[in-house]
Amino acid sequence: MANTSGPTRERIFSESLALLESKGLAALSMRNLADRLHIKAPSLYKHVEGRDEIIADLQAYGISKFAEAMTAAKNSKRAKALAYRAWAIKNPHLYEVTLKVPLLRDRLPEGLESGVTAMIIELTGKDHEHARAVWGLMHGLVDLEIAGRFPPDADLDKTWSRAIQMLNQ
Amino acid sequence: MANTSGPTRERIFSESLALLESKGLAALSMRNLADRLHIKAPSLYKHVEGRDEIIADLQAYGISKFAEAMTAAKNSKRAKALAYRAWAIKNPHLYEVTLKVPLLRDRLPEGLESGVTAMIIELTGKDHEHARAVWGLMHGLVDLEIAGRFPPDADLDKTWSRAIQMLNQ
DNA sequence: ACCTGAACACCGTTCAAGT
DNA sequence: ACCTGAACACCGTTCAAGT
Repeated sequence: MANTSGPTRERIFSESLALLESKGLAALSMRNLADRLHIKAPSLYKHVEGRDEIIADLQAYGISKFAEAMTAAKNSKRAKALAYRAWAIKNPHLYEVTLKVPLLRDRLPEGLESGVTAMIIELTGKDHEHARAVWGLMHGLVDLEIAGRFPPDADLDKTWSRAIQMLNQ
Repeated sequence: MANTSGPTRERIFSESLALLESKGLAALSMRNLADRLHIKAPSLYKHVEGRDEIIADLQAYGISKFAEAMTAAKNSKRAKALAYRAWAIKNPHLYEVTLKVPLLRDRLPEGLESGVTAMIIELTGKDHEHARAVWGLMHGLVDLEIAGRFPPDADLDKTWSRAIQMLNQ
């Protein structure tokens, strides 16, 4: 036996995070993950219900890390907006796992999603509709940037400045 | 032999479109597509270089259909914005294939992407930065709506009205 | 309690072989 | 020119069998 102790739930989580951040979501397969833990894929199912549970863990982690970054940002609309972009660009795989695959609500810690939503609403300082529009703007710009949809010569700093102007409307 | 003529390039395209629109991108496998054409998957490779070529065809089709819908919309910012949302919600799988998987630029008709970008810039009637922010806003709202990210009681019509107000800033 | 090999139903793709 | 079966390297997941 290669392992005497076997992989704990925590080791599974930390290796899946390392795999996600280094190679992306597509590379996060049960077989690749098992390799890193020096076990075979079927053994993972003794610790975890399935791949979804791992994805849900990463979503929960991503959401709380994101919330931390937003809380840490200076308390101005401009600073918060730039923090949103900076976090997403620095953590594209975590951003992807929380926003490009279905959110596994059943497996997420109670109140996590609603807490972040409330935070977004609070920091816009206005009504729900306004907050949702702001979120749409931030998410859309980030998503298009990560997807490489803007032309290479686009000045996205300028684009974000323009977008931030809109937020006060 | 089940087929006397064999599937033409056009039949491959139309069946892949039908498969995409009825069952979504994940169901658009070479084997499922081959089944619809009453051939085996390897036979597809005599007509098509691979799955990417089919995806590229669908992206080109989706982009031009979207451009058509935008052109047809009444010539006001509000009407254009609502047309953007309406098209995306009515064609979620086409929207996904053009915006949630990498754009296969090498395989797209010359000038298609830049043409649509130019159209978006033109209809905002302002500078590139403004146009990009507007696109970000529309795309973000649509993407979050399709992903089911807004709470069920959210009044998205109101959210869009609020968003449209921002556009004039 | 934990790990394993074998298996099942999938994927995209290649290739020698048939007509 | 077109289609095929068999194969390769992948997926997530199940399960009987081993320790």
